[in-house]
Amino acid sequence: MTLPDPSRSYHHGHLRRALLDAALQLITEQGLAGLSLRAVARRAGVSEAAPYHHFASKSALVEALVVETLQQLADTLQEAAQATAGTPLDQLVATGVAYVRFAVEHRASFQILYRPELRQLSRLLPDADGNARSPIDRAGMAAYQVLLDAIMACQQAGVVVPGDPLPLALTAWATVHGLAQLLLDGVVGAEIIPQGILPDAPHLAHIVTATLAQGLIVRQVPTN
Amino acid sequence: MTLPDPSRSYHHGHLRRALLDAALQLITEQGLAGLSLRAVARRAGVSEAAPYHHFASKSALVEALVVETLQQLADTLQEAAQATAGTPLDQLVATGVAYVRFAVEHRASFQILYRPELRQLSRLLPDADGNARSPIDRAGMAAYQVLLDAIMACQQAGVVVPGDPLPLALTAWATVHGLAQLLLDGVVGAEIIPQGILPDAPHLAHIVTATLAQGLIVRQVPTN
DNA sequence: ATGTTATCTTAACAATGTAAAGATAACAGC
DNA sequence: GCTGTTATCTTTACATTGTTAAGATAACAT
Repeated sequence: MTLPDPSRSYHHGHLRRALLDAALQLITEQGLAGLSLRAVARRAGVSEAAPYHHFASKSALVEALVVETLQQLADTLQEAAQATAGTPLDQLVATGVAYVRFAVEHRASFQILYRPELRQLSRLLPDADGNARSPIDRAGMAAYQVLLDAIMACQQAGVVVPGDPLPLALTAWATVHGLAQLLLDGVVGAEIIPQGILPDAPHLAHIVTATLAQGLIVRQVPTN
Repeated sequence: MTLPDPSRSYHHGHLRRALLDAALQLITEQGLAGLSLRAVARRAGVSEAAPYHHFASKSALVEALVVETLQQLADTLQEAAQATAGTPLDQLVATGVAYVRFAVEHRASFQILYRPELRQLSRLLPDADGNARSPIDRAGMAAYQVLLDAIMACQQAGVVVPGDPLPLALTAWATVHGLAQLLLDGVVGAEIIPQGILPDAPHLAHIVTATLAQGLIVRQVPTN
């Protein structure tokens, strides 16, 4: 956080950081389509070709933002899981709610996370057991691991069905991710939301995660 | 399907249709980022400004594609629900699986459905009870209605928990939509998928919808 | 002080979305 | 059949974009 002299000319001092920040600002203000590398440079008060000394391309800048955001997301999920006093199930729900909250509260950053057309060489080494994946993949796995851990903790506590946790984790992730996408894309309007419920993201996230936990079908009393 | 003379010059005859088709082709081949209105025009064998006599802008062309695709999606879901012999729950599952299948089989069309940055004035009349929404919203509601009907049928058959169906529908939609997005964006790689399961979309969709139906938590035998 | 390197600027290129103006065909009414 | 009107398409042009190449300026090591 120690900034080199900010009012200097020619040598900006911390241009890379400034470009990342300016890019996020622009996405926030004008949406993803309004992100132009030249505008980023202008906002940073620098020539329009200057970014190329810090990022190989516009995609590279976006990728750097994606990695940062994924780390932020993993931290947020981790905090939500740990800071919640309660049963492991409460912590699992808190993790899911935190995912949706993160999406709506960091709208701009979240929107770029899963847009493969904005990246270039993600998943370039196809892993093949010995993992040497892209930074994006690694950061994404860290966030996913938090969810997986929360589910396995529930299983060990006996409150979530036993067995392979991966189908459960995939379902849970898909659910909160889908809700986040629907909210961000403005698809979920008043018509689709339960009566009397505002399109309040955390509230909706609670409803959806609770529904997922309970399941859709009626419980059969086992005839033993 | 009666085409005007296709080899004529100057007056294309069915340029609007040809532009829509060419756009879909381009998205299929080069991804969403590779969609340029000029390339669309070139592929249709027409001058680069010709599209503007059929679409007010690039966004308008994409919006037209979105409406078409949503209608196709609604038809597909409807068919899946009706063509499935079995319990209402089977039909509900089939609807969910069909959603994911549609996404991966119509990759190009599906990808543009929920990208607000590619449209311009969706949700321009905010409904306010008397519904006068955009064509996109109307087409989207039709698809959503299929899911909602399937859930309500299950409720009437007593196999799905009673009460307001909207939370259930929202959860189900979020789940299949999230899975579809994760699959299309290439996020769901081998690591995240249950052991021994190929990233086969319908298979994954079955697993996820079954998990959603059953719920995550263990069933408590009521102590009566 | 000097050479090297990192950083930034200027200038240029091709491609894009879009608008304005003109050309050509189809088609109406006479 | 001829003529005016309209729909369709082309040509031309402009501003903006991503990106590269060449040069300018500062920082820094020796």
